[in-house]
Amino acid sequence: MATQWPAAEDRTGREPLSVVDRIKQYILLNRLSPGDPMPTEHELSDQLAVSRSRIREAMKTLSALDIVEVRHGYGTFVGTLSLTGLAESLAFRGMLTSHRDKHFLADLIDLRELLEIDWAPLIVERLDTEALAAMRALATTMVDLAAQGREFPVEDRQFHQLLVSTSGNALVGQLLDVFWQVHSLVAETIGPPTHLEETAQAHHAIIDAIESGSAEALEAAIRRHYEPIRERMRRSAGAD
Amino acid sequence: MATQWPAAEDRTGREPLSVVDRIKQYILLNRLSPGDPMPTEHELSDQLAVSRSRIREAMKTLSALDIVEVRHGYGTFVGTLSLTGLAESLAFRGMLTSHRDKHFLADLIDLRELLEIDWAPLIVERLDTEALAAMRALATTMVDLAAQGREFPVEDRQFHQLLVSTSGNALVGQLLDVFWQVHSLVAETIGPPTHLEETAQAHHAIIDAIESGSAEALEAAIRRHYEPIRERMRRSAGAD
DNA sequence: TGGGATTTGTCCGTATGTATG
DNA sequence: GCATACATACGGACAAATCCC
Repeated sequence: MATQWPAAEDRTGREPLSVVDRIKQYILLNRLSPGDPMPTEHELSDQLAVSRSRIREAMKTLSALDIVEVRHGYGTFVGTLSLTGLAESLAFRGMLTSHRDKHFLADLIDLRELLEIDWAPLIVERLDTEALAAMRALATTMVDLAAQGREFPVEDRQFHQLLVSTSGNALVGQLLDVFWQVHSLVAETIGPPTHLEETAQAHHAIIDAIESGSAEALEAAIRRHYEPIRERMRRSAGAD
Repeated sequence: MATQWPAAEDRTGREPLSVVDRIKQYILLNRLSPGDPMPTEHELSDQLAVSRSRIREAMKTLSALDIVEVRHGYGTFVGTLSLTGLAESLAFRGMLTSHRDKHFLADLIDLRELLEIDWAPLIVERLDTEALAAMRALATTMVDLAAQGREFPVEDRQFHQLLVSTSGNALVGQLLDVFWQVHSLVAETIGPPTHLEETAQAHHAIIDAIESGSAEALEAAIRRHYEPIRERMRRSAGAD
């Protein structure tokens, strides 16, 4: 199929499309998929009849949203449409507002807990033994690290990814991962972590609950998991 | 307080910060709030010792995430940290993938339903009569418009905003609004709406349920509200 | 291993459009 | 209407990174 180029005016009588929109149109018109190569900046500049500076600025906008991915000296490609932009935006909001109020972090924790609890019935029903074994190993590592007074961000993140992986809803998995990242970044700014051992143990309890086959037990275990985290937040709020 | 400028090297030995990060640092260091004016591009160019082109490209990245807001011929300001970037990114993903699979839209609907149901107990408990009256008026308008065969996007969006407004969780409200926008945009691409009257009536049923004071009734009403929407999706999937 | 070709990154100078007062 | 300040846009030049032969 020949390359399709969007016109500056989508329909006569309407205002001309922005460069960003025309590049998005280009991707849609040519049915490109994540990873597919985009034209060079020079070619886009020619085809859309705008300077390379404008193309570059449009690309910056698009890469911030992970609609395209730019590789220095190599080329530009259709992005993976991940939610990295959301993570950056939320993390910045958290850092900017965490001085004034703690609402943001509290809302974030509530949302994480709520979404995980939503999937509790499905998780116990499907009971993915492979994932469960991996989660058990991660929990053990976390307890070990906690005993040494060390943190365990990598293990914690992976644990929660696995927990929701059985949901079948890719979107909620990605969102929860973003929330995890934002939480992790913002929490750093309010001081060192507390309740390390308690939090690590809470992950074992979550697996126990899943194996028990009771959705209610899992819900309770998830709630208990988030309690020390809320407690830490309350303390830092009081310390201000 | 004198203006604080972030150094290119945060700590000796580490790699230098990107221009985007240095501008974010500038905002954090000077404790700026949404709406506060940013330095001009020329001044940023001087202070950060990089060309105006780089400043502009960085600004494009930051404005895509609504970290700054640029007003042509006037100035640049700290942005409102809204989730417009997420909406754009998700909407594009939906349009790009809706040809191949319907998972995305289905996941999105599930997520909207789930989050609204999560707040059902709180909504019936607090029972904001003002919001309820406004919602009732909106529902009536929706039914009128549906009877004329017309759509009612504005009313629908506002209705759902009001529904979750009593949750007290600002984040979930903003997220749901983004999901509404994305849903609306992506749904357009799969054809004209169906079940107009049924959907309009479903909103009346939601208010009835809230007034009944039963969280279970509200949950059921919300589920019924999303049923015709899922049905429309299934039909379009079958039509491919 | 190396070197040339391609592509993105950075910078500069200048001109134009737009909002404020 | 005018002057000023600011963002928008363009074109050209060179640097840096990557790939491929």
